[in-house]
Amino acid sequence: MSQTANLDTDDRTEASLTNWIDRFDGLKSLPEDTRTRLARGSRVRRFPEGAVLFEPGQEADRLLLLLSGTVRVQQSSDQGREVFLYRVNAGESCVLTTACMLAFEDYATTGIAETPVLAAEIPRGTFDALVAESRVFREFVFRAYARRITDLFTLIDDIVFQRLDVRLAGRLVELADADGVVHATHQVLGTELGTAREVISRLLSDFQKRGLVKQARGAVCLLDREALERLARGGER
Amino acid sequence: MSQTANLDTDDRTEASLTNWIDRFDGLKSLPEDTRTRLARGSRVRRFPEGAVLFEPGQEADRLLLLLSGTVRVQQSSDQGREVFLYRVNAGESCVLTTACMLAFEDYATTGIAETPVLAAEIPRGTFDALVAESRVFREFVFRAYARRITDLFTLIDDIVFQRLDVRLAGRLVELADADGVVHATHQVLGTELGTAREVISRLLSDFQKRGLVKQARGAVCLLDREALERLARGGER
DNA sequence: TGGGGTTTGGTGACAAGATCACCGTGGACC
DNA sequence: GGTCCACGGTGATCTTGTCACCAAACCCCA
Repeated sequence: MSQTANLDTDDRTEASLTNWIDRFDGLKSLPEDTRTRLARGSRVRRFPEGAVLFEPGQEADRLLLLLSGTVRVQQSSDQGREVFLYRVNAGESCVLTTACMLAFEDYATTGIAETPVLAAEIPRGTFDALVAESRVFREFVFRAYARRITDLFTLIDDIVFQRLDVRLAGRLVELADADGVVHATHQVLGTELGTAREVISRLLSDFQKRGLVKQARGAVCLLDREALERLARGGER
Repeated sequence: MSQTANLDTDDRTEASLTNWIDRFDGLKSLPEDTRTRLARGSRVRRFPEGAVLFEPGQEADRLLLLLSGTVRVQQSSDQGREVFLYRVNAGESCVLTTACMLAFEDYATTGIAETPVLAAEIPRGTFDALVAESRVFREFVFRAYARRITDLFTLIDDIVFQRLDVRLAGRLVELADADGVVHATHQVLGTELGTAREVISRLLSDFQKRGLVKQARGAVCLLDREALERLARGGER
C-alpha cells in the first residue's frame, strides 16, 4: 500500500551533510549553539524516487527540509481524483503538511518523491524546542508557511481566472529539462493542472500545429520556448 | 481608497472584554501568567461593517483574533477580479494573512468586515514573545494555520472537481439566516464561488423552477432546505 | 413628486472546458 | 508472435465562462 517502507534507513554515514543547514537561506544566521542543536536533533535521510514521504493517516511527528530532489504534494479526493498542489524543491520545507497533520486527521495530501530525495528530518521535539528558543528559526518557519500559502493563493487565482492554454504553456516551460524536453504523459500534465487528459491532448496538438512543440510518446519537446513563455506571461486578461 | 481610516479608535473602556481569552478553545488552558501577559500585551478593537482589516501593502505587525462578527478574506487580482478565499468567524484568527504579510509584499489578500467586528489585536512583539514562551500558544497558532490550510485545500478540490450547482446549494445553506434567507446579490454569490454573476442567475432560476428557492431582489429564500442539503452532500462524484 | 442615474438581474449567442464513450497504436512482457 | 496495457486521439454532449445588451427595481435629489 504505502511505499513508506521502501525508505532507505537512517544514513548517518554522510558526514559531509552535517552542515546542510547552510543550504537554507533563513537558517544561515542561526547562532552557533542553536545550529549545533538543530544538527544534532535531526538527521539526514534518503528517499528513493517514488517514495511516499507523507500521506493521510500518518502522524505529524517531523518536519522535512529538502536538501536535494523534488517532492510533489497533491490532494487526493474520495474518488481517486487528484489535484497537484505544489512542488517542494531543494532548500524548501514541507511545513504545510506538517501543520495539517499536527491538527487534524481528515486532511488528504500526499507527498511523493519525484526524484531521489535527500532531506533533513527534524523530529517534533527538536522542532518545538527550536521554535521556542530561536527567533531566527521561528522566522524561518513562518516564512516557509507564508511562501507556501501565497503559492496556494496564486494557484487558486490561476485555476479560477487563467486560461488553460496559458497555464499549460507555463507549466511546460517550468518542467522542461535543459534540452527543452518535458518527460510527462498527458495524464500527468492533466493532474498537474487539475484538468482532464483529453483537454491536454487537444491543447498539445494545437500547440503542435502552431509549431510550439513536438510530441512523442510520454514526452513533449519544446520547439519555440520563447513563444511559450510569451503565451504564459501574456495570458493576463 | 482604503477604509482603514474609518476604524474606531482603541477601546479600552470595554472592561468586560479582558477575559476574551476564554472564548478561544485553544487558549483556555493557558497558564495564569501567560494569560495575563497576553491580555496586557494586546487590545480589543471594534471595526465597523465594511472596514478593511488588512489589505495588500500593509505591514504585518499584528495578529487579529475575532471575538464577534465575521471577516471575509479574498484575493484581488491585477484586473480587479476577486476570489473569495475563506471566512473568519468569531473564535478564529487571521493567521494566514499575517504570515503572508510577514514574509512578502507581493501577496494580494484583503480582509473585510462583513458585520461589525470585535477583535483582539496582538502586536507582533507580544505574538513573538508568546510563541517563544508558551507551548499552548504555539499549538494554538499552528492549529489555526492548519485549519485554514485544510480549508484552502478543500476549496481547491471543490473548485476543480465539484459542480457549480452543488457548490451553490451548499453555500446557500451555509449563508442562510434563521429564517432561511440569504441576503446576497448574485454578484456576491458569484464572487464567493469564483464564478460569474450570469451563471449564478441561471442556476438560481433553475433552483426556483425546481421549487428549491424563491428569489427576491438582493436575497434568496430557501424553500426546501433539505433538498438543497441533499444536493450539496450528494454532489460527490 | 418626478426625473435620472445606478444597482440588480435576465437572456441570447458563442467560446472554453469537462465528461463520456470508444478506438488505435506502440511497448512491455511472457 | 501474441497478449495486455499504458498512452494518446476524437466525436458528441454537457457545463461553465464571456460578452453584449436590456429591463426592472431602487435610490437620490431637485
